[in-house]
Amino acid sequence: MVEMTVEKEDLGLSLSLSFPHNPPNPLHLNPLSSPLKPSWNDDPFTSSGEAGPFLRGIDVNRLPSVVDCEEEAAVSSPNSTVSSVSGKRSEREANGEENENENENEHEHEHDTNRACSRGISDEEEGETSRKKLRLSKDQSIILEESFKEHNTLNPKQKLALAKQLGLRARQVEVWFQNRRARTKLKQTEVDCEFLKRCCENLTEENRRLQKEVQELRALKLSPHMYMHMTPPTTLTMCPSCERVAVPPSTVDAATRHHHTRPFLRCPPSQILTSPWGKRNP
DNA sequence: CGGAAAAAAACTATTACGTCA
DNA sequence: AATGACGTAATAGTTTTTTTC
Repeated sequence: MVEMTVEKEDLGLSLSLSFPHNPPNPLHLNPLSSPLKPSWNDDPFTSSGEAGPFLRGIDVNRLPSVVDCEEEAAVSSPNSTVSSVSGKRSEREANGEENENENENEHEHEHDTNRACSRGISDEEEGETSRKKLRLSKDQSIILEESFKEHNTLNPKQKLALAKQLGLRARQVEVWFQNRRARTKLKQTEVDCEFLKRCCENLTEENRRLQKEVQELRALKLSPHMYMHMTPPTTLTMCPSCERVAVPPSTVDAATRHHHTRPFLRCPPSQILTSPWGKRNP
């Protein structure tokens, strides 16, 4: 049995701060977290016919007979023995979209047999409560990735179409998309953390620099003789009322000015420009 | 319409399997 | 051959969104 795995990079999991494809959303760090659902009116799976350009020799883990029965029992819990007994999901999947489960019991034995065969295990060894994991083939992963790139969620129709195309159960496609969204979100969180860390470091450094500058200015203030003969700092001046360092008005946006001239110093502009959040609502 | 309840969908945490070094 | 790390399919429970009345 040939097992193929896809490298992480191939799965498009590399994220960046610049978000070239996703303009910053004021409310959501991650486009995936948007409550707005994608509109999938055009169905790439149903319209493009049975087998897409990638579909060839799809599932190395399954026997062809499984694919046939998928068309009838397209959707079900992979482990119906367990999930049909407990769990809200099973309850809701017993109705509506995935009500093909009526056929599940008829095919369950076949599924288990095929899964077991794929691992070289007999039916006797296949415990009732054990869950046997299917490794998706490279082609399946590629097609799923392509689909995910287009839309990171699937409506039931598309789910079924994709499942049929891949020779998988709709539930498996659904799970794959769920896990894929989770991976993307995790990756994005890591990127966000890295950004915040860098921002914090920059602020710390700037704070240290400014503290030092304040000390120097105070020292100058204490020696008026020196002070009188010094040219003022080229970029910074001390506010006489609050004794804070101020920036000349010409370099500061009016909205961000202190009550005199000093801006509220935050991350350097370069950092702000590369922020994954862009402008955020209060 | 507006709101409550139910259903559906999506998310999260966790487990367990397969693979590889 | 045994084992631990890692990636990920799968499960269960929770939260959010949509639909229905």
